Amino acid sequence: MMAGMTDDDRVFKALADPTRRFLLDRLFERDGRTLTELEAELEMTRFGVMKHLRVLEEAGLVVARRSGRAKLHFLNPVPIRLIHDRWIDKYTERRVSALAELKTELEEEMA
Amino acid sequence: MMAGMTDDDRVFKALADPTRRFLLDRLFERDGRTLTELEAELEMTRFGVMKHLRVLEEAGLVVARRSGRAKLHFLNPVPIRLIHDRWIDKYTERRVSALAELKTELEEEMA
DNA sequence: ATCATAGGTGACCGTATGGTCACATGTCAA
DNA sequence: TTGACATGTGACCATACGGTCACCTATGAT
Repeated sequence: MMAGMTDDDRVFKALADPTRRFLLDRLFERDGRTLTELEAELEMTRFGVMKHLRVLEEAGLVVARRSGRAKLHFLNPVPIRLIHDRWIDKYTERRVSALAELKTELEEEMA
Repeated sequence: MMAGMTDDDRVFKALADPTRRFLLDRLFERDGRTLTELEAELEMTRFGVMKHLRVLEEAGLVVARRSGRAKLHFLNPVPIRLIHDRWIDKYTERRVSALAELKTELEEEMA
């Protein structure tokens, strides 16, 4: 556990690394994966992946549960929503989400 | 401009620093501030603040416009919404946002 | 023109961060 | 109980990042 770090500090630092975002993507696709399962999808040693999962857990973005010798990992989206609510108020939410969807659609048309 | 960095890389890295989040908070409160104005609220030299604003700009979280010798800074919330949409789908959005609001309310009661 | 104001650049330094490895613990199956 | 499997710890190294400074450019007021 790191000292002098607030909750949101941990969340944003956790999201700052592309490997950790990739892990969240995999768990968003399907929950309950083990370390070894996740490791198989990355060009990295088990130790690197383990460190990343720990950071995600300490940020509350991932919750884990043991099952025998395996450890199952689940995505917790609440901290993500809190980021949203920090800089997007109820009044602008509709307009901004429409813009975001438009951007996504345009990029899909390009590809 | 940093090499080998994707758009979302820039956004998440930009959000990873507490000073930069503080700057976004100030701009969320009131748009169109200048560098010197923002510097006055921070215990840091102008150069540090300038670097941070540059990172936010390159991430698209802040857009700036010149006005005479001043440079006005504005918050752009679209990248924030895109983060939200990446890990929270339409079906779970209602439930998650309710949980997030509950958490905020509970913390406000504590204080 | 002069001077103060507002913003900008490049180099520099200490520390935090990502990644690996040697080694260790706990669990299931035969 | 032997061995293979799944996860865990601490030390270590290279690099990225936050912050400062000496120096520079441009705009506005008098």
